Amino acid sequence: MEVAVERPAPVKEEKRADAKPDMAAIAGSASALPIVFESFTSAQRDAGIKQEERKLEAAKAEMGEVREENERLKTMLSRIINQYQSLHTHFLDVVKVHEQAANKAKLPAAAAAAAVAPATDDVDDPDELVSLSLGTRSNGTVIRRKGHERSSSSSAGTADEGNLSLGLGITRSTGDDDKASGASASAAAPGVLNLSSDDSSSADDATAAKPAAHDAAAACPAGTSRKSPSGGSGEGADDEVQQQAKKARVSVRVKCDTPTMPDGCQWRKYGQKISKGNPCPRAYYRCTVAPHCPVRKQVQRCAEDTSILITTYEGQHNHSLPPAATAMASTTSAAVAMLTSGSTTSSTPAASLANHHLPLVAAGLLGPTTMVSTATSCPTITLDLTAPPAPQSLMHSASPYAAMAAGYESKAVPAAWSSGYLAYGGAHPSSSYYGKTSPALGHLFGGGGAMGVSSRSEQMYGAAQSYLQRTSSLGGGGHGAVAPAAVTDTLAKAITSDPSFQSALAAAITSVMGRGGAAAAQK
DNA sequence: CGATTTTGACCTGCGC
DNA sequence: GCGCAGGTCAAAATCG
Repeated sequence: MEVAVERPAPVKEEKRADAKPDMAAIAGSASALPIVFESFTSAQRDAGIKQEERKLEAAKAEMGEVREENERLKTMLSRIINQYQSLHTHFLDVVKVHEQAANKAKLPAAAAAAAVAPATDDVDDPDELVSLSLGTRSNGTVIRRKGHERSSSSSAGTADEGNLSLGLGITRSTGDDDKASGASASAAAPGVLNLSSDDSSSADDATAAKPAAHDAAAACPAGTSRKSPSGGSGEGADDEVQQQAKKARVSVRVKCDTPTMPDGCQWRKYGQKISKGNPCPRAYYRCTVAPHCPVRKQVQRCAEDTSILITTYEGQHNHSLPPAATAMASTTSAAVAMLTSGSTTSSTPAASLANHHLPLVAAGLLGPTTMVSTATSCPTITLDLTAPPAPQSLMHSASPYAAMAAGYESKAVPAAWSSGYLAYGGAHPSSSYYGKTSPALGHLFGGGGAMGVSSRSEQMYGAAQSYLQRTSSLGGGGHGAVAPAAVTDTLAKAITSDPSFQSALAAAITSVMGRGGAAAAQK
């Protein structure tokens, strides 16, 4: 806009400046030259002034637009803050109710646990909660057993709080809440959408834990577990934790033309394989941000639609992530939080279904194709970001999704976009355990619990900001993806001007809180 | 020259 | 026990 106004001016001036000698020659007289020249410069000055005035007007108009935009954003922010405050109040009420319910249930449960305690013969407490935390490596989103701190866990004891970590961290811990709620049926990460996928969900904790550990050791031969096949239980829980950390996966389906989805991390390809049933080879990548980072990802194009890229993340980063990577971390974190919360609190697949998806789908935060599958031994959540969610969703014609469809879909915008919403949407009602806030909820309500649920509402708005940050950072980022600043601007406007952003956010929060309250009341 | 990718070989788990 | 499939290793090739 400015360029269009500004550029013609110097060109004109140059032409006139070039014309000066010719005019002087035509004048023929040395005495006439100053007069002609003077009159010409006067005209030139007038033209210059006009140009300046035009520029000034344009600048003013632009400033006005920016000011309007700013006001709109301010208004929106204040509205969001207001809504957040009211919802936060509601949340605290729900938490109180839940605490009361939990306290009531804790007394008999604790007594029962004390009676059973001597029978716990495994390395790990069979009553331990297997909790997945992706993206929140060090912020303590999982309750740890009192007096049984597993400090050597890679996810524990690190100082860089608040760092988002792309990876799946499985931390085993014992939660009284789970005992109280009968965690038996929940340990096996029951299938959710595909209800028939899980036959083992009915297994109790003690029986489910051991096969899970076995699978973890079996299915993750790479890295340390492979090179140090001590086999014995010397390393004990830590190895188990590491191995199980690799079990849970997050699969992201994105329309993407680039070979890999630019997610902000640095990856090194270490293998490629043709898998059965898909002519497209599957590529294996390893995180190279840190020397010994265990995080891996698999990238494969969809057999049905080669424009769809399926990226599966596995493992837990042992380092802090660049800002550009945190969005994906949030996405996967939220997804795993959904998986996690379902595995720890839902007693039936139906309950899982309801708990997991209804709030999200109702809010339009998740498309109908987002699903959790434990058909294999690895609990995997698939985020299908290739199709717009429900009609009542956030993705309206002016939404970033539309922008993606308009040609920027290959810039990994879907994942980034989802990071904001899913980071919220992944907040599971059942994770309303006070102090065991789900990582996803934590991202919005206080960075995974490190800041507590009383954190500021900016983080809610930060969901959108992280998205923007993501898109902008991608612009200059690796993988050769270039996201023009105009895209960021467009998307920013689309987000901030989209009234459904607020409504969906509010609806989701209300839904999540409401369900959390209901769940608490049931207990 | 170091980092990254390619690619065939190898390892492991699982089903039969 | 055997074969298959998925996953990883590591040497060679390629790239910047």
